[in-house]
Amino acid sequence: MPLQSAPAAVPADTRARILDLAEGLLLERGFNAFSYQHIARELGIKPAAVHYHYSSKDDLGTAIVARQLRRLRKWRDLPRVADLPPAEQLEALLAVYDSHARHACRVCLFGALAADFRTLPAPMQAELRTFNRELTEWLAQVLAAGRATASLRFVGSPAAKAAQVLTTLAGALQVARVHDETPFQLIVGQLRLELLSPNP
Amino acid sequence: MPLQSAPAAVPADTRARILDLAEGLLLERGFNAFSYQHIARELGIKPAAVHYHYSSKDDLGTAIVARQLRRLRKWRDLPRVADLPPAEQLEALLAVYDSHARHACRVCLFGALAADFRTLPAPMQAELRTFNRELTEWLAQVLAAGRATASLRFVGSPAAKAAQVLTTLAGALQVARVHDETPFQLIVGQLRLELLSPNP
DNA sequence: CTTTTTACTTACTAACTAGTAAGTAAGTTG
DNA sequence: CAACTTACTTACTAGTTAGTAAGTAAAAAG
Repeated sequence: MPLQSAPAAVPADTRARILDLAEGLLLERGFNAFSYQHIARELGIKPAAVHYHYSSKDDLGTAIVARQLRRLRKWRDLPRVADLPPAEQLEALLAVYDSHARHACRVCLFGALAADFRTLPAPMQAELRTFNRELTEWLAQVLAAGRATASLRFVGSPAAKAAQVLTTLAGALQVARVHDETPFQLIVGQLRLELLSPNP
Repeated sequence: MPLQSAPAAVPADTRARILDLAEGLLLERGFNAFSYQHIARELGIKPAAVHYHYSSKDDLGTAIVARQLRRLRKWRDLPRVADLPPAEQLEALLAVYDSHARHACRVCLFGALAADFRTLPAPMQAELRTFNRELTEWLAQVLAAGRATASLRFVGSPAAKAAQVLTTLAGALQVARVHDETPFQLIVGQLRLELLSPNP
């Protein structure tokens, strides 16, 4: 590191720190509301250094979504998630959204990008579609298994219910941002009431 | 109109045309993805002329939300809506969202602004909160009345169910944008199935 | 010990951003 | 007919945007 001795904190991998920071800015402010300057200033480097790691904002945005997709696949296949009974798999999913709500009222990736979707670079659009499709397919399978074992209750097809639940969760995080955390808890409470209630 | 004779089409009120166009851009691209130049170019005027009508983008944005709030109140109080039985009031609401989905996959006002919410001017934030609050209160009352007359079915409090349904509808329009109209219809179909199904 | 690679900085461009000030043509009002 | 108002245009500022090209210090590789 030129012209500067290492401070107390670890400098970490700049490339990773850029990605983390950009992801945070994306989830807290939206894709068209942050710039290379924001990232550079926060990291104490120059905007050109950000271009060195991610040559364009399109690249950076695509990297964010691609990493989230990798994380989703990893999480889904984790033994401590994959081996759970369906009702607890659903609870694990709700816990992820809950942690977003508690962490600075971050919205989910989908909710952050949907409104600006048409202004996004094509590769980013493609990754986001895959992300949403895989998550929906996973939940549909969880819901189907849960209904088969009578631990989850719903009418209609698992695919439609999965799409509905995920859409509700994405929207609930947006409501939390506009108001506060309480409507989010209200909505998630309603979802639990409907899906997890004991047999009538 | 200097230097130009009126063309075949009506020039209309420029101020209203700016508001319409800005609203369209907002719902199709997001607040941080359109500029005075976009509006000016489309209307065949100069950006400064847009500033003449709406002195700042904050003003323009606030005017869009304020108008939507006025429209909501007007729609809600319309005899052909207010005098309907609850189940048909719900259908009328669904029809509004459906028309958004069919009209260039526009998202709703809430869905367009939630992600970028923190970057919005304070008056716009306030108007959007009011908009969402009034819509939720209206739906909660519709749901309560519908359950009382056994034409709508749901568990839990009307307030929680109203928040959940509106959140789902906002999210469903976003999914329509990212994929296509079919998941929107799937989700709305699921909502109808749950709320309007005949007594078991 | 020299060469190459890594991770930047400095300095720059071209385009776009919101916003302002001054001017002007046409229509309205007294 | 004169003064004023409306609805603009032209010309501008100051700041920000993504992105590039050239240079450089330090570390790694041969």
